[in-house]
Amino acid sequence: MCQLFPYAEFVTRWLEPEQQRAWRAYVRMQSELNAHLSRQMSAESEISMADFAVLVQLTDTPEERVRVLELARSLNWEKSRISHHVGRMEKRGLVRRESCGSDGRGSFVVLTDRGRSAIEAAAPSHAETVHKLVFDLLSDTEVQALREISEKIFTGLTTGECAAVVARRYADDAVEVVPEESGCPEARANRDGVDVEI
Amino acid sequence: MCQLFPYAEFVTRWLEPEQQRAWRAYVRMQSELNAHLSRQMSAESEISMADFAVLVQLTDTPEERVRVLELARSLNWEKSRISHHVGRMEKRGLVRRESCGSDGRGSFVVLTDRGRSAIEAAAPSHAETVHKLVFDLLSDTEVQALREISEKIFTGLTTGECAAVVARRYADDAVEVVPEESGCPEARANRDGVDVEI
DNA sequence: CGGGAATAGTTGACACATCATCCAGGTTGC
DNA sequence: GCAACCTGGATGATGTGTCAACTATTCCCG
Repeated sequence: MCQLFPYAEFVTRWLEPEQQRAWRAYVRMQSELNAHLSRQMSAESEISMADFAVLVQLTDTPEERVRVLELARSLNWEKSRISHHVGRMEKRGLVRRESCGSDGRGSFVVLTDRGRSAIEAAAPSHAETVHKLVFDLLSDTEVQALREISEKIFTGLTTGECAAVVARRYADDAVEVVPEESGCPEARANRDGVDVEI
Repeated sequence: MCQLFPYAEFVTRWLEPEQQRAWRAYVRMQSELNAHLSRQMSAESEISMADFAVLVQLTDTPEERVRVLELARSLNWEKSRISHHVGRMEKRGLVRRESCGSDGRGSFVVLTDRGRSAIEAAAPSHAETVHKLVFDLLSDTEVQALREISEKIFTGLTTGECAAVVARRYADDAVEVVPEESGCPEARANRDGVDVEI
């Protein structure tokens, strides 16, 4: 928005050749890597990547129980996605819901024994796969570069005008989020893995 | 496989702290970036990222028609995914199927006028978004690093034992793919964009 | 206290991806 | 020339993600 040069909105900025090569390489890599990780996870365990992500959040917590909205926020999923997914996981016995005493609306998602053994079974080979597909191929410098690039892009996504779009995902209806510059990135608690080191 | 030290398969290689930070940053960035790009595409045009990918392949071709399996290969999609997706796109008038004279089994996917105008309408703002979310934030060095890292990982995915898993996706049933070292990465034709520069 | 607004979560409809299966049209070998 | 096989593609069932309502509770403010 707020363009100094009004035509700027109408002149298309195509990608430079070097950018285009980088972009195509990234897009392709990322889609294949995702596919591979999902496939490996499904093949070598009874859970999917999505299940894994949920279970990691649960094992990250001492009490092994997390509020639904807390899950949604830390995974950056829509709350309805969580709800559906937890429903399916519950059917398979990986988690269980418990009502929240202090807040009648809320509910907890609780790790079951089956859930714990499922993630403990899945995590090692997943970690090994990440090593084989990523870190075995990259130098320390490249690992650092990957992190810096990822952080820059991610920060851009959660700042300024982009943040408004992200915020929509947790609201029930389109709350007019004023793009206030004083975004609060510190709200993202940095939780460290306890049991499962991924 | 072929481990020098037999225990290596059973000792879990967890991620080093530095690797873990990089990995979490990457995973998060990539998922948010995908979400953002899809969201922007749906919001500012009548097509999705998947539609866009298909249409790009069609506009990349002089005759604006591509065989279904060719589409599947260049997008790295399953053939049934293409089939379903083309069916939906056909319903919306973005593409049309045509039978292939030379091979009675085959069929072409053909770009319609509606499809062409849809992608022409979507591409500029998509390119602008990619600029804003990615390239405006990265230095030339970082862009180059992103490409090199992506290429390394992607190459790893299409080589050796991983290639077998990929190959499965195009076969009707699990053809026993011998992990021959003489993989043929040159089979991936490098098609350049003509009309749509993404 | 009472009523509107915000919050936590669920639900249903739909779009999409995957898998297994099927089928029609080619290809090969004899 | 025909039987076995292979290939290109379609189809249906199922699991998953998104969006738009909807319900139930809590918060806030008079």
